[in-house]
Amino acid sequence: MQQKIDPRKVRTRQMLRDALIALILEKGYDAITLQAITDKAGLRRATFYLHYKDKEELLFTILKDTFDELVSEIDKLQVGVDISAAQLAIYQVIFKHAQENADLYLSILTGRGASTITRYIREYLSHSFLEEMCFRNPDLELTMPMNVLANFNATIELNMAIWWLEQEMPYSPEQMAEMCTKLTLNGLQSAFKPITAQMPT
Amino acid sequence: MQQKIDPRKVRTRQMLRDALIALILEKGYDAITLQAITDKAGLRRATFYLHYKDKEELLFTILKDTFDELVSEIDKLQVGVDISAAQLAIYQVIFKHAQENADLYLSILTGRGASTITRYIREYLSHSFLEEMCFRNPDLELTMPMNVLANFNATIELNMAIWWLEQEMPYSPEQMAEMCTKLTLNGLQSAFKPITAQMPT
DNA sequence: ACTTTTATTGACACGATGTACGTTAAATAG
DNA sequence: CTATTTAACGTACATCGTGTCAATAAAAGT
Repeated sequence: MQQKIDPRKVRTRQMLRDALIALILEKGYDAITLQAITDKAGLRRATFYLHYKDKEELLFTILKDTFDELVSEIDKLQVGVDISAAQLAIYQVIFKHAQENADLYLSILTGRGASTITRYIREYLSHSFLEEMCFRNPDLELTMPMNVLANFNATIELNMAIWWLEQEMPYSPEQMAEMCTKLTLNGLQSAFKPITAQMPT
Repeated sequence: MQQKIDPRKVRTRQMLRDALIALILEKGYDAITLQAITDKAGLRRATFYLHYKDKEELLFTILKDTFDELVSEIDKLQVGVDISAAQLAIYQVIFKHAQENADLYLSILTGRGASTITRYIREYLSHSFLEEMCFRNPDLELTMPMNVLANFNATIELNMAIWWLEQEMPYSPEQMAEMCTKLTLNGLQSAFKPITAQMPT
């Protein structure tokens, strides 16, 4: 006997998936209860536990499949060795996909829970950056919006720090500061106008 | 009459703050209930609601004060106009502070809730990057660990997208892809060894 | 038709939330 | 010192979501 999966299992899981997606669009991820999911799917709440631990585990199976599909799409693009062109293609796939599923991702990526905390901190860092920028370099010319730069800067500061902590701090604060400075500054400089001859009065 | 605050109010709030911090270190942010906080503080649960809406609001007041202090520390450093030196100083303050409060930030930044979702996605993107990197450029020389680069790339991809969605997509996917490519690539290239003459066999 | 797997049903105990209200204690004004 | 205001206490109540269980029913595979 080959490991043929019971079609009822597949059907039930698909119903749970559909129910979760529908509810996310209806009322937002955080507000969803298991009761609501199983009601929507026309199943009992106890049934849910036969397949998933909680609504998060259900969501992860959906995300994994979605991302696997996106990756294979990107692989099919078969850009050459041009890194810049490849990166551009990847971003285009990412942002187009995000736009197409905007409601869904808004709900699961920006809801309550701990992400509210990370968002709060990121906005704080971004605001700090803007203030500092407007204070020190009020008439600097840029090739892209300053709020993009502020968020770019805040995102790296916050998330590199989170990652570093998760890895149990394998590098010293100095090493991290150096690496992040290099990575961040070479990126940020691309936002300044090439070179302007600076003349004092 | 000046707006003097009742000392009991100040004392109660301080007790709640201390209790929350202590509990975060003890059992992790997500596992904390209001009952646990007020028990620790030696107060009634109903009292909590006289001051804060929920434990998140309480945490935010603590974070705001902490960050305000950090910012004023950074302001006091008073580095010159050298952007690179200033950025280095800021990162040093950030990572040192994160290290000193590692337990606390690990708890509030990496717990369950929606942040589990963002972490999952970030790890997915990071893993994808590593696979792609090891597959296409197996013998590339780097000036810093590849996992740092992978996380840097994943962080920007994910968080720029989240921010973009939060702002109600003020730019097209193409614009975002362009800006992110510029910002990301100029940063990533700083991790490669200057220039190596490439000779085909 | 028979067997095995899976879903259904209803119920239960548990824990956390938010609120309400009368009482007690503490701080401040006069 | 006394009166008044304000905070915190003590307790209770209704609500909701969770996780689990055991007995029953249904449906697919052979």
